[in-house]
Amino acid sequence: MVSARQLRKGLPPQRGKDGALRKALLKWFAEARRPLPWRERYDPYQVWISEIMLQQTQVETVLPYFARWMAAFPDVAAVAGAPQEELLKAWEGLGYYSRARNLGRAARRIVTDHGGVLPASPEVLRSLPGIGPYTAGAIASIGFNISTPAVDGNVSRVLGRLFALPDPVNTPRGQARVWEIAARLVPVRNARAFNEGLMELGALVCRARAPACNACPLANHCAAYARGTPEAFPRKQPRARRRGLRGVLLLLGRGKRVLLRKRPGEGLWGGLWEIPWLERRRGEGCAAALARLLDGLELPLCAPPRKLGVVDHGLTHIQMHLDCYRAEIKEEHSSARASTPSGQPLRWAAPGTLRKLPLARLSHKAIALGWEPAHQRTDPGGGAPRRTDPGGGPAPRPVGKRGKMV
DNA sequence: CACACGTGGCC
DNA sequence: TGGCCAAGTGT
Repeated sequence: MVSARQLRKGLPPQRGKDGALRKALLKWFAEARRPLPWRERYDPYQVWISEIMLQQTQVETVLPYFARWMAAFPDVAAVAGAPQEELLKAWEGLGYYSRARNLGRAARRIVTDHGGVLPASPEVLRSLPGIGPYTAGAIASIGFNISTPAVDGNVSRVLGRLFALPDPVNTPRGQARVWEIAARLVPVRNARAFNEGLMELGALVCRARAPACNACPLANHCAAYARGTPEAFPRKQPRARRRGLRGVLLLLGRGKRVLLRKRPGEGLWGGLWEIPWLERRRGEGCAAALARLLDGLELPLCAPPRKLGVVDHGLTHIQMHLDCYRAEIKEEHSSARASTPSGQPLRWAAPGTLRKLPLARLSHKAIALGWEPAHQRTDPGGGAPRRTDPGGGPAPRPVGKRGKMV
């Protein structure tokens, strides 16, 4: 983390054009500022949680999660004392679950190393898990009004346009340019309003698509606008195409319960529970993959699995396509086995339990496809799949709204 | 440094 | 409708 002062060293003093730009932005923000919950008191703890939730996530999505989080974990100590599974449950559906795991780790470090109080220094903040250059700058400036830059996607876009930056902003070189400018611009006394204003402008006016240049307080400062091609900026390098993944998923029922498998603590959906699934190997058919999946679970079936349908699930880097099956095992075969041979915990979850455990969206989609016991299904032959998800519990959004269910 | 890491909305 | 976007971090 480089301080604003260090970045500013050797650069011209802040006045002239930069001063006019600052003034125009602050004036606009004072009027256009949305009344968001974490802006009511600028409590550093609330700012921290909001900033983590807002990483790669839009404000509208965050709002309900933020409210529930504050009700469940009102302060740092509450986060530090909560089991990881509770943190993940509160995070369920937000994605990028390492954020929730890191919140727990960081909270415990704040308690042990910082007396339970969030540090104000960007450098110290930066050393906490889950807090990178942006979030450190954001908490220091928004939470404590310390004069330090905070460059997120909005700021990159706004500054990329204002200065018609030639380097792609999603490259290290382009990012360095944006940080330099942000450090030069951030005012000594109004860092909070300035940084928030830059982001607010990016969110409301200087949008990625269809920027509202006619309503922009900085239009007469904007190089991209002057060129008449605001949407040509910021320059960006195309991102890698995501790979496809084909696999099979098995809803294994035993009476009213369904089999869940716990994911490893790191990586994709780390620490969450899921309906067991498997990526197919090259040339491997669904039946063979299913057999391999069952092999790993070591459970005897009553009857061969029935096809339920298909779940498509897109991630940033993977497009998943899973053929979903359902099978039952004998009620008396309680199978005390608590983990797969590879060591992943297993459990038979009744609907009430399912509601309390953190599950990835993918598993909720699969459950929606065929949770009910076969004899209760209206069309066992395979008509329109059911979309009910009795185990979904307080999942904030209904599952499968847009997902292809068949 | 390039890539892993979720999810929902938009056209 | 596939691709892109949204208040990034860790490795």
